[in-house]
Amino acid sequence: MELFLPKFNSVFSIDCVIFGFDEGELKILLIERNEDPFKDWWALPGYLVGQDESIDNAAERILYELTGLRDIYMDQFYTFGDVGRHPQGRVITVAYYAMIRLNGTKDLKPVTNFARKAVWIPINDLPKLAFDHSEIFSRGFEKIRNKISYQPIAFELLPEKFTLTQLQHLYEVILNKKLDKRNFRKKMLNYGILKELDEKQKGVSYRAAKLYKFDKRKYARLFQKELTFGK
Amino acid sequence: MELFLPKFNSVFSIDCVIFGFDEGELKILLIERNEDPFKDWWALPGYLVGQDESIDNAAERILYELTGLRDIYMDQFYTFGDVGRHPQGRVITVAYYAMIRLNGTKDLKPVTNFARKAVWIPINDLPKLAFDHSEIFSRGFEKIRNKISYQPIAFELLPEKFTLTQLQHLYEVILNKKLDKRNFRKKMLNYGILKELDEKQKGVSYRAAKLYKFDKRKYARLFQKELTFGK
DNA sequence: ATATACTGTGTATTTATTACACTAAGTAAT
DNA sequence: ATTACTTAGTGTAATAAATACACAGTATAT
Repeated sequence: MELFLPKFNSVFSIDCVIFGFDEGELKILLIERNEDPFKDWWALPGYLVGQDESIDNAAERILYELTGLRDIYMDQFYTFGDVGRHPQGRVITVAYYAMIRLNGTKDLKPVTNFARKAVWIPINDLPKLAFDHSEIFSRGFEKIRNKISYQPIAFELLPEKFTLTQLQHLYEVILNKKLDKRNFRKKMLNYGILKELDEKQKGVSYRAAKLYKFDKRKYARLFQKELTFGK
Repeated sequence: MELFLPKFNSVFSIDCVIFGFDEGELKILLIERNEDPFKDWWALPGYLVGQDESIDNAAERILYELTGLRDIYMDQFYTFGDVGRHPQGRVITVAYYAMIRLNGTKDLKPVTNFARKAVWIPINDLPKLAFDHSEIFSRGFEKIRNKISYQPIAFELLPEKFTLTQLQHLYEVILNKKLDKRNFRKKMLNYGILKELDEKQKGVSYRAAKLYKFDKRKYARLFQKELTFGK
């Protein structure tokens, strides 16, 4: 019965909002486009999806090709489908986000020449972006701002070992407000998902703080049974 | 610069998971398809999006055409894009959900004949569905289950006037667990978004319960400043 | 009058949230 | 070695929210 139906073709894209935290600033990954439309513009890493790849795979591939970043787990957060969003016609885009630690990932090398380069840009200093990418970014930022309020996902942005003060600063940057030091520490330690290390911060010109690690197992256990209503 | 670029064409669809609450049961809207592929199958109300409509508008139009329901506010919740999900080729689908009260909406009349009929089916009694619609439903259900845990959205499902017991039953059905009567009432009344009416339930063979109304304004005020981390 | 079925209510306990300020420890400069 | 500087690290009291738990009251039906 399916044999006589016409085959459909689709053109749609993926765009990625990749957050990183560096030098006390929240940043996202941008590329400089090397092709029309919007040649020479800054844009989110994004491209058309192939006919034979799932959107999740496409997201991984595209991020890799445009930035050189591999094995980044991304979550879909919204699909943008306004009629006029793409100058070449009807192209909807599925937006993904990820939060990653960028210790070794400062040297970004696109592997296609569709992107001239890929760069971390502070979110408070974003240029005008191609297409509706500014709106996509805003929504993505909103997404992590909401999510961090009920799930301690901020660890993904930090180096493996971090101090509580660094963690707090990250929260403050994402939530855009000051937090109380004692209450913040109490709350975080109460989650029971931090491992205190026997190490201290190095290279600071003042008393070094203790380093902590994030305990993935306990985190997983905790946030399975989360989001409950209680009895 | 854009003049010389080829025009793209897209084929993609919208699917709607519309929740209703009736006779103590949570239900969703299904249609019986009258066209290939999956002719004669049960499916979520869904169809292809036109070239010249935004996806939000398409969602409204499609729901209307397939069920006769108008002016239903829906939210996008996920986009499904597995390669093999549509037998005619690559068709991704943007899924929307809504929670509605179905007092006057029991008589559903599709206005195209793509849908033979539209029917409310209890979610515990769903037939096999076309395409990947079972998965889409599951995700949609998960979505409202999560959402209700931090936002009292259940009112949208109830008649305008309802008793606290009815509200509690609805929560219990969505969350799939028993709640404590006194604690539930305390919590709901504490939100301050319920208006106690001077009316009582009618037609019951026992003491009638007070009726309540949902106060939209207070709700809006309350859930603007929600989702905060505190100081 | 009686049985039935659901309504409506309070309190004590535990847990989480908030507000708030000083001393201790290490580094750098002299 | 003293001093100045900068951040680390800590506790408590007050308030608010979540939980556990049981029974008398009221409308209806017979």
